[in-house]
Parts: sequence; structure tokens; C-alpha cells
Amino acid sequence: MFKIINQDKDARIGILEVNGRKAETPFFMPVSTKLTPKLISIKEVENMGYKAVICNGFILYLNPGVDLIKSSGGMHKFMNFNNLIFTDSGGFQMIMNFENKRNEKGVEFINPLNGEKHFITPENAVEFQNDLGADCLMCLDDLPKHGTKKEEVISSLKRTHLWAERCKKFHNGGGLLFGIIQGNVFRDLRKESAKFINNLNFDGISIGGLCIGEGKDLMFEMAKICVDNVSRYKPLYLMGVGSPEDILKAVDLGVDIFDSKFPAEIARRESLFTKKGRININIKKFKNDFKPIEENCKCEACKNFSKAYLHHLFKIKEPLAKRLSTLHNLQFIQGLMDNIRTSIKENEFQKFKKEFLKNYKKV
RNA sequence: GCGGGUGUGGUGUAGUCUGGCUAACAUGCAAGCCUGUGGAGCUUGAGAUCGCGUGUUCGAAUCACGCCACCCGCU
Repeated sequence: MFKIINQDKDARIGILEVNGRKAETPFFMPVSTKLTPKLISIKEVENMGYKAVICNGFILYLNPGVDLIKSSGGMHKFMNFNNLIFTDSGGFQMIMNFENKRNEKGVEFINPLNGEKHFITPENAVEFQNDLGADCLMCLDDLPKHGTKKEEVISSLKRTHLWAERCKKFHNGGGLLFGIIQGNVFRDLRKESAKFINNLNFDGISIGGLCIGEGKDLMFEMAKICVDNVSRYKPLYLMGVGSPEDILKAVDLGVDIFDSKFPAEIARRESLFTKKGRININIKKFKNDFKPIEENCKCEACKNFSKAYLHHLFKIKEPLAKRLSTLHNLQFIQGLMDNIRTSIKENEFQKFKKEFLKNYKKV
């Protein structure tokens, strides 16, 4: 299911295989919450070389509903994507005003579209993710917002652990189940959580509750504590991380899997990745810049158009601007992941990382 | 020619009747932010001698008078 085939210090290459679908780690998953990435097609994502995406099991459970997807033959068939599909459980939606109340039994969500109440238990979460046909599913977890007091984080963590046990107990075949480490920004809690989740012997381990406003230093400190206290033979997934510099640093810690809305979201807001750093294409200095975003980029935007043209498209609010930007940023991340894997295989990861970060500055 | 209306940052407007905190709001402009996605979000900044002039007043975008520009109607 997961096999490490190459290692350069803590950074490593692995093969994740589920239900006959394979992906080489480290990889990044574009977010495809409702069975499609925004503005671009899943086929475009696939053609870039992505071997995995993440959808949101909970949001799909609300709409269009598990039955429809099940009767279509599962998510893979429905969206015509025959690579790995991860699903999230709905835990993250708790910090997004979705949630009404939670207790030991589960969480009550209110569907903002129609006011309907849904009570989700850990068992439900595993069930609907499996019914959807997920290759890798997440435990239902309790995610305290950044800034939550320690006493509250402690009781929240207790709940996450309790739910993790129940998910594990309920899970019976189908996709791989990932346990999620929480603990907010508290060192002792992170360590405790990592050990606890590790001991439950999940198929994979997720590091959750980071990158939600705590700042980079704390984030990496917490991530390292998590990595250092779990088995090194399992796929390790850092949830929600998606900037080039963060991915690179996390791979160095030993993280295998990433997902984030970040590349797509900032693309829609006029921010693009380049090897020299992020640029905001809407600013004046690009009005007369007739060169492509990146000289050797394979994306549709770079192959055909200039920065000035893209700048123009944004200024006139043409939706195509967001589409092209999204294609570019996702292509950039995929290129980065390719380079990361290559450099690990050649035992040159440290050199690659250093070089990349040296060049990657704010332009 | 007569009567009526309107004139406020680039644009669209509020404030005017019942003068008084640093002239407000939207959009646009300039820049920054966004990290397990509820269809263009958040923060900051620049930009107006309130059509022009005179007067009344401690104080005028606001009141009075004159002028100018545009719009509507009537001869």
C-alpha cells in the first residue's frame, strides 16, 4: 500500500497504491471539493500529471448526496478521474461557521443552503467517504481555531482521539483510513496526539490543524514534533499546506502528501508563482511586460500569452484570466513536485531546496 | 428670450431644507494579504480648495446675490 523506495535524509520517495491506483510521493493534491477543481477541468489537472486530488466527503454528502454518486458508480466514474481520490471528513468545516454544536457523539452541522440540520458521527464520516468511493479517507476530527485556549484544546483533543478510535473501529476495507493529529500550537499536546494516533495503527497519518493563522515558525515546529513521533513507514500527510516554500520545507521533514486551495485561490486573486517568487500580475509594472510568466512553463498561459496580456485580462475582469492563472499555478506546483522527486532520487534534494529557496523571493 | 432643474475625488452618488467634529459611500486607481476551497474575499494608501465669484456669519458644500456650464420645457 505504501512503500518507501528512496530516501535523501528525511525526504523520501514512496509509492502509494490503493485499489490499483498508484502515485509516487511526495505529491500535491489540487483541491476538488465538489468533484471539480474551480474554473478548470479535472482532465486538465490530470494532463498536468497529477495523480491525486482531494474532494470533500462531507460537502458531497450534503450535495448532491451519497446516493447519486453511488448510483453513478462512485466518484471516480462520476467525475471521470481514475487516479487517487482523497476525501476530507468535514472536520475542517467546523472552523468555517458550518457547525452548530459538537459533543462526544459527533457534530451537528447546519446546511446553510436550506437550514437542514445534519448530525455527523465518526462512523457516519467513514461510511459516507467509503460510499463515495474514496481511496483515502480522513477520520472525523475536532479542529480548534487558532487562538483557542489550552484547556479547550485539551478537551477538543480528547474528542479527536475518541473519534479517531471510533473511526478506526468502524472502518472495514474500502479505502485507506488516515488518522489526524491535532493539538493546536501546544508542544506537549502535539506530541501526545502524534503518539496516540500513531498507536492506533492507521493506514496513513495526517497532520491537521496547522496553517490556520499560527505563523510559519510555529507551524514548522509543530509539524516537526508530529513527524518525530510517528512511524516513518506510513504515508504522512500535512493537511492544507500548499505554498512552494512550505512544501519544500515540509518534504525536508519527511512529509509525503500535501493539499491546499492556496495555489488556485491566489491565482484567482491575481497572484502567480514563478521561480523567482510570487508576483501579483495585476500591478502596474506588468502592464508593459510582454514576456510570459515563466519562460519554460508548459501551461496554456505561458505557452501562448504574455504577462501584459494576462494583466489586461484581469483589468477587464475577463473570467479567462482566473482560469489561465489557475492553470499556471497548478502547473508550477506540479513542476515543483517533479523536481523534488527527481532531486531526492539523485540524492540532491538539499541542494535543490537551497537553490530554490535562494531564488524564490518576492519579485 | 422666458421658466424649471442639475453642478461634490477618475466615474456614480450622499450630505444642502433645519449652516458647525478631519466632507461620507460605492466603484475605479495604487500596493499588500490569502495555505484540510460556500463563485471576485480582506487590509492599507493616494485622490475633492464641494462649477466660479462676491456677500451674510465666529463658522458656508449647505444661506443670499451675480456669473458660467449642461439638461428639460415654453415662445
